[in-house]
Amino acid sequence: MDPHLLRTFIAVARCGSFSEAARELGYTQSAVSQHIAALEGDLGAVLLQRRPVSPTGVGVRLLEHAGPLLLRLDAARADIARLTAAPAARIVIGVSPLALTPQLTRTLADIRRTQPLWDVTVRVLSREVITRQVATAALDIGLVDGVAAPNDPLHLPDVGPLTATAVTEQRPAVALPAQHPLAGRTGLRLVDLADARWIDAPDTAIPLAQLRSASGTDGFRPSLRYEGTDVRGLLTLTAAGHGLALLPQPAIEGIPAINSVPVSAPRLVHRTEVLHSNAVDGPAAVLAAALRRAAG
Amino acid sequence: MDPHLLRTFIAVARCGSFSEAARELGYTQSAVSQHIAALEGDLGAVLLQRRPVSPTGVGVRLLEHAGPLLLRLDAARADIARLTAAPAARIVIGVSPLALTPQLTRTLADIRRTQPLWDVTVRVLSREVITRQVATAALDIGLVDGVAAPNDPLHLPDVGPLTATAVTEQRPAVALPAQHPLAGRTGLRLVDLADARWIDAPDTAIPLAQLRSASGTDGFRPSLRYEGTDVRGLLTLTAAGHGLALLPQPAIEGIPAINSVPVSAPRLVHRTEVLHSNAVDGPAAVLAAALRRAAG
DNA sequence: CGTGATTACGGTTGACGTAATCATA
DNA sequence: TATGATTACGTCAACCGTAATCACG
Repeated sequence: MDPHLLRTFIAVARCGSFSEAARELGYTQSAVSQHIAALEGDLGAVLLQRRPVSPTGVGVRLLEHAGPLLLRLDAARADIARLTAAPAARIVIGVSPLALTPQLTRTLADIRRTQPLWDVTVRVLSREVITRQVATAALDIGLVDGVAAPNDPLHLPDVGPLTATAVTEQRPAVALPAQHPLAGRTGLRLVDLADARWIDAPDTAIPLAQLRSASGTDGFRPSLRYEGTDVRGLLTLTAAGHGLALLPQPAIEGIPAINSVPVSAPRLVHRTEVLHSNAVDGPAAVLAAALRRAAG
Repeated sequence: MDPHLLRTFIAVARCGSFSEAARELGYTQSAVSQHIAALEGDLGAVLLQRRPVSPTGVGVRLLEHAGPLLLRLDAARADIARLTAAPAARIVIGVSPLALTPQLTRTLADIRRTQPLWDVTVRVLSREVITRQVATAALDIGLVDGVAAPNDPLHLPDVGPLTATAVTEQRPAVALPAQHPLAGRTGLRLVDLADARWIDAPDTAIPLAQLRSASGTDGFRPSLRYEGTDVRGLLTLTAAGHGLALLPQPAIEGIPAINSVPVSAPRLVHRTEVLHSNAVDGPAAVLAAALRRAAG
């Protein structure tokens, strides 16, 4: 179970071809074949069907392990490199769409005034990508949002020892078209909306899977899938009646043709957390500390 | 960053000696020295101080990554082996002390009546050990307890794709000596007890760290640390006034000289979850399914 | 000095590439 | 028959052990 073999296995499974994977990895076709043979011999099971190439049952299971495993390995290497390398004055911040709040922009303005030499980039990405890239040092800082019970941390994939601290808490609310029968309410219970039409916008709004686990039901089935990270576009779809979405209340208010109704039960908060490595020095750490401080 | 090198590094750090680690791993002193040199060369940093041997700052950081990494690697290998191997009629169940409820014993009795040939072992262990051993197939099934918000899953360390399902929910309550000033209350807010004397019994009662995160305070400082997995002994200490402990209410009731007062805020549940591999066949899967079914 | 880490060196093993072979659409 | 996976084999590097060396207590 050498990591190299796992890497090859993943590539072959993804490409559906030994030769394609070989090209991608800079190996020969033969080497890839030997890698797979070694893995299969080691584990005592056939991992891939050939012609056409597709993972077997055991192979699928191994894939579930292999990805996170290699991610952690990369994260470890990146974390050590970060400790060793000299801190650069270049900071890349990954932000999930709903984490980009006025409060954050203010803190950012403060930093840029006091530290005009720092080269700061803000990059809007999905939650998963942010977590992965913070772990592997492709990002210096991540700002990730989600819903959770009031005193519970967000449920982020575990990719190693990262620091996560809450910086913003907002009320979660349902975005409804203004003419929706429930649009006039002052509060809504989540379970009452389990059978409504929902838009699944996992990279923009709260993923429906989170609503299912928070409400303890298996409703919230998507009527439309929305890919991308643009909040405005999502709300436009909602206004047109394509389906509801859960967002922090401030993100919904003041949008024409959209009403926001807070979720009254279960008790939930929409929270933004700073995510960064445990490194103690460098601009990234300073900025992360400032974000935490601004949160009080 | 070959896993073998990481394994050696961990052993050396733990033993505080190259030669001792070599003996433990079945290598020569020289091979261990070469392993460490290779790791240090690869990562471009000194990981260990020599004479006496102890990890450097970078080394400590690497250790934080290396343990979970190797655990996941072992878990992956064990999971595949479990898929491949023929299911045995031997089941070992790991149970954390507070997960061993009357309901569980009833389900277990049903199973043993319908399947008298199965060789079932119940082993009481700490939560961490159970999770690790279920992942690495040293246990077939784990039953782990903890507190969480009503619709939130327990926060278990991420060691790979395991199935976790709730089987029991109980009210969490504070165990108080009968003569304690608050012993007559019908409900208590957790924050009001943040400054009380608490016993930290992480393997028996709810770990104080969980109370801190659930209450959002940094109180709940231990006045006494209790190691082991015996509930009765812990309650004896509480009765004698050594400190409080949080347990599921049924576990406290009927104990002499101890009152149980439910936690009224924040809203929490004490939940037991079955933990097992995603394997679909074999006695372990059948038993896990029965446990889930009994939970309704 | 002695214990214990490092370095030098050699044998063996394993990894990858080239090229021939095999199998399937 | 052509594309693409497997097998055979040679080369080279990596790994580990033996043994000599070095360094700290």
